[in-house]
Amino acid sequence: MKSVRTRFAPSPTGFLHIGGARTALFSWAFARHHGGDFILRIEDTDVARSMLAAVQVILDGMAWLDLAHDEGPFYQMQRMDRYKAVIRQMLADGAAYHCYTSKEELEALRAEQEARHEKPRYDGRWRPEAGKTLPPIPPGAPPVVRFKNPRDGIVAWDDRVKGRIEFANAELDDLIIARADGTPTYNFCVVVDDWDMGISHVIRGDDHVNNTPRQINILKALGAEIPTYAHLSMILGDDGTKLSKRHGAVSVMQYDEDGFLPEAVINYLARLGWSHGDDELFSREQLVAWFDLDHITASAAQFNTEKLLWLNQHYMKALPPADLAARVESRLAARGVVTANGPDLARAAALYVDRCNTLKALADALEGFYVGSAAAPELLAQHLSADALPALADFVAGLADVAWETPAIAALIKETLAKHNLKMPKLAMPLRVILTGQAQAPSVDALVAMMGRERAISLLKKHL
RNA sequence: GUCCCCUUCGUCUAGAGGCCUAGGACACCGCCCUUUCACGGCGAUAACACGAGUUCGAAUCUCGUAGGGGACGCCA
Repeated sequence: MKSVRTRFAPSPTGFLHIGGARTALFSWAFARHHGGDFILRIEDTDVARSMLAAVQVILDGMAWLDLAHDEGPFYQMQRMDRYKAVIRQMLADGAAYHCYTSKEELEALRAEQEARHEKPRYDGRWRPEAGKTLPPIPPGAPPVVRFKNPRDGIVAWDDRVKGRIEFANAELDDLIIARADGTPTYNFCVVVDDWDMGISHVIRGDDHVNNTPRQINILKALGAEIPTYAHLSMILGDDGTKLSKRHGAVSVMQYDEDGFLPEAVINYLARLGWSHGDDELFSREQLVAWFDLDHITASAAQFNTEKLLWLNQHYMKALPPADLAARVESRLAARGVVTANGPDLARAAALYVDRCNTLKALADALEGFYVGSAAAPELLAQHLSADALPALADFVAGLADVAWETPAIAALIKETLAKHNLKMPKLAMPLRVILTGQAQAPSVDALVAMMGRERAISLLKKHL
């Protein structure tokens, strides 16, 4: 059996957006599943819009998601000679021809067709045909090269996602494969590349469905093998509309910024449009083991940040404490927060991970412990009543020589409460407010334990 | 306008003629746990776009209708 070779072929005109990331993920997972190769190709033939920096951004995004390619990145601009050679050959073979129609003429043609409610397309005025007289060649105007698309019959393929798709050749016009300046165009480069690189499965966005029949026809003209196609439906924003800048996190790196774990994003993206029965949580290894093209949804999927958030917290909770701490630490460090002189970060993070669904939120929650923020006076006034003060004083005194572990501290709290005949909230709430500055916090025993003996005692003494 | 594609709970989806009085997950709601807030546990509400047809039987097959999306570039 032919080896599986997939490719991800972004154009460097911006960042790696979430849809592109999923396309890359599916291509990657499919190749890995079959022990094949995953190739990265940069489609930069549009010199005006391509940016060198964008290539790095795409590479960064893929690195963050840990989607490693086996070959490439190949740059189309560096393959010009090859494309031009193929074009020369096609011209010689009569598979392509020169067209001198100007842009203005094409525009006029389009306008006419639209007025007639027809699909705008080139009318083949320069297409050589037996017994046909071509117009006189206008002077000084370099021609474009057009592919001589078959006039009759149909082009069809069995799309692995959408099933059999057929196009009548009559619907297709003779597309330009080389611009007037001689540079080849996208649809042509793709064909030559997929052919040269031995791509077995083309997995891409379904905005390319309409390009596929054209590409197949060129492939056929070249005598190349037709790869298997799988067209992925698009991803819609949270609000059901097309993904755009106003959705905020369109770049995958924005998710990093916002405190999402790459493993959560991978899991989420994998599940968006692909399924393995009822499984919701799976590792990268399981994804590779299970991934196939038979369980990809044909319909568009709406992005759901809530579910991503849930997954993210799941993966945060699953992280070893030291690992979680390391990730939060770099985030705090970026804010200029030093954690060396505060509570043990791994312990604090473990205590707070249950109430934070992003690293960013966790950093926000923990920051106060290291910058020494004081409790709001109104919260103190609300929770620290005069009748609790003696109990608090007693508790602080007891803290001096209690065994420093959560159960012992819990016992001390109960003892103090009993001695002063108070209910838990009487003591727990002021402790929370004093130690964290907030009324909502983890269990006070764990919280006190986390703070450390000296720090806890000194903080509490300030309020006696 | 033309061509192509899509249509199961609010959202992501399971489902490939009988296993479906349609399953799971997120969200929402309720209850429990509890020392606040979370976490966790349990439970509830909630969907096959519509209409024909094929069949003993259709969410699953066919056709049509409606709605949505995509493509129609010397962009990719």
